Amino acid sequence: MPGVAGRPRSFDEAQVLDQAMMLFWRKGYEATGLVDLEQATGLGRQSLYGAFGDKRALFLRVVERYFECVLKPYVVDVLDAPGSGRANVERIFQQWEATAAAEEFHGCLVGNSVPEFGAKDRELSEILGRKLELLEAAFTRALRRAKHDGEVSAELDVRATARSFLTLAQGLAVVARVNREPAFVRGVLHSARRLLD
Amino acid sequence: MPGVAGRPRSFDEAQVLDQAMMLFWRKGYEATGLVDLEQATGLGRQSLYGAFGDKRALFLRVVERYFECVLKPYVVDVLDAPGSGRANVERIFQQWEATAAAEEFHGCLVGNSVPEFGAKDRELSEILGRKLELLEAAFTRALRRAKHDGEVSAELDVRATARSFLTLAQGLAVVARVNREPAFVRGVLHSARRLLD
DNA sequence: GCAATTGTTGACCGATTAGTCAAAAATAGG
DNA sequence: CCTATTTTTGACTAATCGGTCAACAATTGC
Repeated sequence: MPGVAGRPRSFDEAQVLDQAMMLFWRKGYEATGLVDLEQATGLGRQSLYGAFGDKRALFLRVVERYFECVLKPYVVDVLDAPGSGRANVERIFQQWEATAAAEEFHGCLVGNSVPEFGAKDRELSEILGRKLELLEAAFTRALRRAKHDGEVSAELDVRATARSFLTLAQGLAVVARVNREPAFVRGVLHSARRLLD
Repeated sequence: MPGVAGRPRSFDEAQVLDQAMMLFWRKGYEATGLVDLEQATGLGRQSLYGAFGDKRALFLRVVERYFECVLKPYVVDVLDAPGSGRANVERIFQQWEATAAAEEFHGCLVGNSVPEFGAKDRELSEILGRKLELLEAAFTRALRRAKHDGEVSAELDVRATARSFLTLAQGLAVVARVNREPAFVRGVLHSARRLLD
């Protein structure tokens, strides 16, 4: 008994979430209207509301999907990959350099949303904060492993360094959008690597 | 001949800009409505439009004032103060710690605005970028002086470090809004100081 | 084929948006 | 006092906002 009855959905929920995600990512929450979402997804309004609830609830789903489809595979999983913790961090750095250099660079959906919700939606702010904590924790694990394996200085403050890397990431997500010079990101990464020795 | 004729202004332009600045800073550009601005400033709509132009033009004035009244005195002038360049940088760090710990911390108006305008207003994005460049340049001057005076490592990459400090500042403006732990900022600053030795 | 159930469609809602218009008020110069 | 000039006031606009309603379409279980 897959569905009890009723007309079947004419769309793929994950695909619709991806299209909504790109909109929110590029334009932000406030600037993304229901008409934008309808056009981008091809769905009617009632379908959107029926499947996801109101705009805020849709955004919550998008944030979750952003973490699962972007932050987890491209950050957390890379840092947690077996082998050298330091090499994993280095892979992240190189990825940042490539991502920030891309023609269309929209920063981080989570970081972009913090200023928009910070003053008016505590619950959403806490959710965003929890995503950032998961990133910090992944950096912490990779650095702890690197320290244990002697790949970084034995005096390294793992927690402080993880926090710095998270902060640099969110800073680059802002600054590298308006300073398009590739050397900017390289300079920042040069300093970040210095922290490890 | 102060004014040729006409009814005199009933408000102080700078004061109105300050009130508008606090609104845009806290809520962002899109979320701040004309009614919000009317209530906060006590002005009627036509007075706002007559004095500053439309909403975007008002925001431009606010960004300029934010730089003159916040970033310049509290960052640029501190870094350019006579005496030890390194001590000036240290003053900035301590100020960040205090600011981020404040009950109401709204990050940086410039950084907050980057996600909002980055996708739809190139001219404004460039203006925001130029403000960040002025901050980077101030860090560069202070670090160059510190290096010249032997207050920091002789091998310090001044430009890369200045860029890292700017990036950390913008990162903290995002991350420290959702992670309210004071130890977070302290950890990041601990790493930042390590870059100088 | 007939309910029951669910999804889609498109019109519709009140509220709010940025921006404007016109008349009244307040000044300076003559 | 009178005119020219500018600001203020408050009503007003067209467009858009997020959200809803009701009719219609498509499926499952019987």
